[in-house]
Amino acid sequence: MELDERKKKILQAVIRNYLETGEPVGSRTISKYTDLNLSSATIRNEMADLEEMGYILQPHTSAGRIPSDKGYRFYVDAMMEEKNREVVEMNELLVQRQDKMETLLKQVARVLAQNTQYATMISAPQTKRNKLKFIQLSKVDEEQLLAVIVIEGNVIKNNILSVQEELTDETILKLNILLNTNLNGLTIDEINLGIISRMKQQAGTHGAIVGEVIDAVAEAIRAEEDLEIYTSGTNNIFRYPELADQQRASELINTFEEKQLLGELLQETTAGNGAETTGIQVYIGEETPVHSMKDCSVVTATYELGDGMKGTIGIVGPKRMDYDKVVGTLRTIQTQLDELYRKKDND
Amino acid sequence: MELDERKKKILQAVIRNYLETGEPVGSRTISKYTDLNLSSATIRNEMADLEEMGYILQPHTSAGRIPSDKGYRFYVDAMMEEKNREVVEMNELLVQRQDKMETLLKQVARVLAQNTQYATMISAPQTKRNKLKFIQLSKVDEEQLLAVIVIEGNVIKNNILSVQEELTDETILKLNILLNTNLNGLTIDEINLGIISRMKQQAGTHGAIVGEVIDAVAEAIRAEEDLEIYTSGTNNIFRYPELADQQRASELINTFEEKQLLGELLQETTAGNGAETTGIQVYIGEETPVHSMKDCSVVTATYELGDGMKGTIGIVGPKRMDYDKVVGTLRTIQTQLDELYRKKDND
DNA sequence: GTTAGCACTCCTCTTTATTGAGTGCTAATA
DNA sequence: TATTAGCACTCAATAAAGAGGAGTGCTAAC
Repeated sequence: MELDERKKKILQAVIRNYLETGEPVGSRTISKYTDLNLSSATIRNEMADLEEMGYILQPHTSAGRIPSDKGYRFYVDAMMEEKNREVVEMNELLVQRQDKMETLLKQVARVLAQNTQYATMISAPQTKRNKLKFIQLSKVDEEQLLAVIVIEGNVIKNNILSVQEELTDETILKLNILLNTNLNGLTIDEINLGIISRMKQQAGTHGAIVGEVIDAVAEAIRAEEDLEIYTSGTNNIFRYPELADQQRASELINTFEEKQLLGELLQETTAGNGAETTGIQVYIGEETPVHSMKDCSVVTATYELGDGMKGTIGIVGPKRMDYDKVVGTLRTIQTQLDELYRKKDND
Repeated sequence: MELDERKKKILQAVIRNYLETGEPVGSRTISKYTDLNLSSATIRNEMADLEEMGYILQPHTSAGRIPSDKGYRFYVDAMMEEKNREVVEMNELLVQRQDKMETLLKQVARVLAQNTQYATMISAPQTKRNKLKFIQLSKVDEEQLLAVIVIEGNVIKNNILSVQEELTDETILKLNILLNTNLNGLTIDEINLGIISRMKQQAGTHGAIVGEVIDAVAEAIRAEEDLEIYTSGTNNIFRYPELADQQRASELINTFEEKQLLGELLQETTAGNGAETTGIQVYIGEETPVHSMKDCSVVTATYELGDGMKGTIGIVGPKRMDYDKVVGTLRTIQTQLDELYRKKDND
């Protein structure tokens, strides 16, 4: 059987209506509220066909039809009309000076959740190979040394080291030079035992400190490599009865709190299978890799903050989410983040 | 009417039983499972008295009794037997090197949630007046300057500043001396316009940079002053039917996500009204200042990490929470955090 | 190919028992 | 005077039965 123009129109009408109401859609509704001018009986025949083809299904014998995963998929792939959503607050917020990546990401998640009324998550941008850019030791007081470690992409980590011996300013200067000349530009894999022992030798009596600093560098890079994720609006799931029952809600909220699974989900998108052109991907129902979201749809978008720093934004809602709006909003935010980076760069 | 020994025993039995089962407790149950050797009829008379006195109440005419808020209060104040809870994982986790306060607090919240099966929250320790301890500018590359700001209590903040002019190492050294000599040891209120303009004058052509650094300092101190809160185990509320219905759960989860109200709640405890001796406080039902928790009990404990750095831990659960266990666990953790600080200090 | 008409299905909501745990009260007992 | 046995009564919870209605599939006519 073929999906002709009329069937498409009916399918679209069923899905649109179901997205709005969340109730099964009957033939009479379609007959009345479309410009097809067909009686409910005709619609019924067509709907029976659509059901046979797998695009819609009946919850029970005498109920209207609801879209199947296949139906949603067809809608998203072929019939969606992206709404170009203004994200007003977004603009205002982003203009503020945001030195801290963390604050920015939290805000994006928050605004997005308020805007869409779904649950949102966002992963911090990452480069694949983190290189060391800069190290600085300084004396905080007699017993404490501060090590500041800057990684490519201006990620900064701090570490307080306790020292026994009193260090002169000159010694610290020397250590700084030693550390920077030897380590700058290296990734974690490139800092090998050879380099380390050579440096310790050169440091002489202060070899121990060099060792500690190197440990701190390793830890800093590693910490940067595991994914930081911020979420918002998890309690929006209670807005949708099909997700709000105890078991489902509990599982979902747990997933959002644990964050580990979210990481895998977001990274799958960043890796970039499918939808490479736009960086936006839609998972419907069983398509999502995360089991607790099998009754949800997930829309993810990759964003780039220059330098190949890629992160991912995700929106989780019911299968009957407003795909048009969500995709539109995400695209707006992609653009805004891109602009933000450029602006910051030229500041 | 007086609360004699027998009435106390019966009250205790009612509460203990209700804590376990969550079901109203009948007279026959009490008669059978206590060593009072009284018939259910006698118990019924006593229970009628206890109800009149306000310690217990009936959900409806022909049901058993459940504790009232007043009943719980009496139990907590007079009849509780703290269980000295071993928090094994806690011990293991804390021994690990924890340079980052954030990681430590997240772990405490997490372990506590797993241990008690309630929702937990913890606020980062705070000093009242944050003094500047140390500033350091360094050149990351031609266009960027890194400002590291250390606040009393070894809280470290970073800031990248963009600069137009090329700065020599010597200039930076001078600026560092200028900043440290003028600002160290000052609180945010003590850095006034006089100091600022004097410094700018001394900095000459680099006045703009000084201005930016001072802004960064102000921001850093302010950021430190607003309360950071970490939560865990929010989805534990689904374990307790009396909290798991949609509306209540949604409100609670929202409170935990927004965090602002939690801050007020935790700070009320830190302020220290009541229970000063132990730093542990129990809010039952309507007693909590947070409306969404009116069907919950909240137990909070203040902890100290030396230097007058005080923070608060909170546990939120149903009114029939295992007070004995919760209070015992919190006390253990107080001790452990105290020991942790001492150990770190002598490292 | 389209439509009107009708019997049929099955969910939903309401109404009506039925059950059972637990009470309060009274009268008998120690 | 305190305790207890006994009994009628209450009321939530559960099940069973019935009414209503939205929507379908099918058939026959247009």
